[in-house]
Amino acid sequence: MSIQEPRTRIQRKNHQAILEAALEVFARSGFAAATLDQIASEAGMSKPNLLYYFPSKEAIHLTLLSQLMDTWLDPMRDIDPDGEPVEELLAYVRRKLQMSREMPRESRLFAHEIIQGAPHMGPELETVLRPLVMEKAAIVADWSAAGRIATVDPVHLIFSIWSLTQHYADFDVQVRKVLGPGRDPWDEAAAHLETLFGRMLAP
Amino acid sequence: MSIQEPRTRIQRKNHQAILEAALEVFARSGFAAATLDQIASEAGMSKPNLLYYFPSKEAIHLTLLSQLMDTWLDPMRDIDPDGEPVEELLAYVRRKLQMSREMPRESRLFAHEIIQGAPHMGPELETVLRPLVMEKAAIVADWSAAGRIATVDPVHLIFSIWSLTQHYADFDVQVRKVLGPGRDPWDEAAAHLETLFGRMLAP
DNA sequence: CGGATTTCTGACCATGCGGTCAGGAAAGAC
DNA sequence: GTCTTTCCTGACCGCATGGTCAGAAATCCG
Repeated sequence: MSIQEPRTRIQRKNHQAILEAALEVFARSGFAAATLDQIASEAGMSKPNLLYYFPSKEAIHLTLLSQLMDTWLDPMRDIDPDGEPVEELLAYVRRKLQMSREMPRESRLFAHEIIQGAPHMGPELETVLRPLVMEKAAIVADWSAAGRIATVDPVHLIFSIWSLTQHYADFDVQVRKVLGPGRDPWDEAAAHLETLFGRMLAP
Repeated sequence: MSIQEPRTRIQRKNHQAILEAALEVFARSGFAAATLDQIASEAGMSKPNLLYYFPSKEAIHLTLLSQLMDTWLDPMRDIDPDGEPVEELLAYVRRKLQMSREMPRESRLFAHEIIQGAPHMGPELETVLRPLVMEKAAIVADWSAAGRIATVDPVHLIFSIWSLTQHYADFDVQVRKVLGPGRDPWDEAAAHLETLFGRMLAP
């Protein structure tokens, strides 16, 4: 695919610059509307040079997606079965919201891909995402059964957390236009979600 | 723009067929990736004939978006200030979820547009959406102040309802892959959201 | 019927795109 | 230094796409 393990300094630097630029452009315009010229320009190099490092537009996109999947799921991996249930879940919400706040481009890239029907990530959704969700859902189900949190459908609880946190990244424009100037969506979201999930989960 | 008021039967029929086909294609692929040939083919006509009814790809997209905005907000318009607060809001959630369920293509079209930064709907968000949200938020704030529902940020409550209901349409693929076969996302979502907002709003 | 109007089509064009290629410039090895 | 490898570029190609146009069908209207 691309140059396997960047050896030289130059390779590492350009490899990185391309991925960074591509993230920006793909997140802004989606895969189809993004052009290699835009990415190359954003990365400060010529199109042929860009294609010296990656064999195709698709390859860049794929690299980005698979790199993303990992970091994107980290907040969920950190849910601790031995922690205090409500606090553990609220902490997850906080981590997820913070991630959306700090990585809105990644969130949008993901959103583009899923809305399109996940044409490039179909398999990984089942091999990586699903098992992890099942594992964590089981933990939540246990907490629920033990009466340590209110009764919930664990998987849909997770969907709710994804939906609400990513909403503020993906629909940022809408949120800001409705709130009007002078309000900080993210700070307000943090407080709101704390309340929402607090009430939802209280045993 | 397009043929203003379709007079003949043929015009009405083809006009409609084009919009229906375009909705399908735009929702599936997004604006940039959609092609006039696809839309024409889906509508059962030739590309030049399609362009006899609409002057450009953009015009079709715009027509679709502005038509959509109206129906999309209907469930919110029906919130009744004189109704029983909790039930009124839960009914809104139900209407919104049902709309996402029955019109997932419209939901995705909308999502595409907003993620891209709402390049075609910027104004309408402020002139149509914002005032309506403000109006309904005021009602919710009153209910809140009167102790008839729990204390909530009204606007973020509305965001939450949008986010959660549309999630099941926009991220349908992901939801289904995680849930696995044999489970009905929509029925489960209905129950889950009933619980979630019930607990959130109980005074 | 016949003429006017609407509806439709095949052929075409200009543009922008992803990707290639031959070879020049830098950088590294000795 | 010189030779080799890596890095980079301008010019180019084939193709798909949005859109045009001259005119053929079909429909409407008397």
